[in-house]
Amino acid sequence: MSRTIRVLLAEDQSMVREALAALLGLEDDIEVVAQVARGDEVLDAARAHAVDVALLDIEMPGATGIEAAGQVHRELPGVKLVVLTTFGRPGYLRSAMEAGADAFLVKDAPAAQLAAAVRKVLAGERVIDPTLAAAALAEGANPLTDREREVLRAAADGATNAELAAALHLSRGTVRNYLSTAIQKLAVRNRAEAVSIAREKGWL
Amino acid sequence: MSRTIRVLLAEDQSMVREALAALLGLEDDIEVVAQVARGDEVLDAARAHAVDVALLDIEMPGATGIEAAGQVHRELPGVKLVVLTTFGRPGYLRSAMEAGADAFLVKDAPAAQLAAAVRKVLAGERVIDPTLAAAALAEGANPLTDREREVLRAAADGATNAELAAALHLSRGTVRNYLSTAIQKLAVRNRAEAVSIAREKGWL
DNA sequence: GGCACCCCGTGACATCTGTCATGTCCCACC
DNA sequence: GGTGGGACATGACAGATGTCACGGGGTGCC
Repeated sequence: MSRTIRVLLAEDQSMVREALAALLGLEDDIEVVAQVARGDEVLDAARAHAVDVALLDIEMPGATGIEAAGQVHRELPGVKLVVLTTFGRPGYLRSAMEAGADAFLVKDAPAAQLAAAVRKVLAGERVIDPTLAAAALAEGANPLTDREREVLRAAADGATNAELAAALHLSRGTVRNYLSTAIQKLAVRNRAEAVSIAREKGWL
Repeated sequence: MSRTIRVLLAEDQSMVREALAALLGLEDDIEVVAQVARGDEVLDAARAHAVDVALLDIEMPGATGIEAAGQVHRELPGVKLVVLTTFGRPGYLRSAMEAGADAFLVKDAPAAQLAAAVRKVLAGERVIDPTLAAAALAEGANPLTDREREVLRAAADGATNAELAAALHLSRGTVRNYLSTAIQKLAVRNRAEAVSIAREKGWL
């Protein structure tokens, strides 16, 4: 019998984080040795506590779980990465895997899968919801360029073209062109719909 | 010493729900006797399991936790109601209290407050985050009329005026007028911003 | 070197949005 | 019975938005 698995838990909502810790605490072979509430605290904590597995929520202040996964993957390649998220957005899955994640779980899944995933990634397996994987493959990659994404993201809360132009140091016309191409690529009819679709797919 | 407190847990994300159950299971005087994932299953489950306290998430399929709270409050007035939510939107707090909730907790709060709130509501106390209560009082009630809210909600994912008119059986002009008044009431400059603000305040 | 693709810009044009004035109908309240 | 307010509508108008055609510059690939 080997020693217990040392887990880091990163999730911004205290109640959920501590509840997940309680859940994992019921397992004999798993120990939650560190908890953080921000994406930009993950790397330091992972190093300081010599963790085996990092469990990362995507939606966090400071840095997203995906960004944090990338950092840990580069700096501490021995640490296994489990990305946990509310939304099963195919785009999220894709970027999580590109960032070096070993497992991708949605919070909709039964709780038992959490401990199971921790054990599996440590055994070298990859854990991905098959339905989600199929969806990610079916819809292909994010068609938007960096700039288009940036403009769309900035437009998400209702800024006008002039405000966008000022904020991004572009001309009004360029902003309109980016939004126009984004609208065409997403096959919708206006920026609001484009934001809505991009968000849903995890492309934003 | 009295018998254990019988709790119903309503939350759509299995992993979070089971984790919260694990957390409450650590308390000697609390027993989670029922779990549901949909708002429209709350009332039946509360009746069937003779629960003392119902713990309700707001964002759920079928019916929101607030709607479910209203049903339980009317049908089973003896059941105490704790509303639990991701977003500390003042508008949510207001409508939860109007629906008869005894406690309002945000998932950002420390996990210990959950069990504490369950015990307090059973003792007849009301539990509300003071900061949130102040915010709710400071910003006043939802200024939008039913129709304005309806139109704004329908416009949220980027539908055009013509589509809104068709969907809501109104004329294009009327839709524009509703959106226009909503925009003025929220003191913003376009519909997208209005959606963004209304959502943030829990008015949508 | 040619080619594709992204970045950034302009100007013209049609359409969509948001505002305003104005009106009717119905309901609630005093 | 008057007054207010919400629901619904129209028409006119300015300004914002989306499309299109057209440029230039840069990078990377064959």
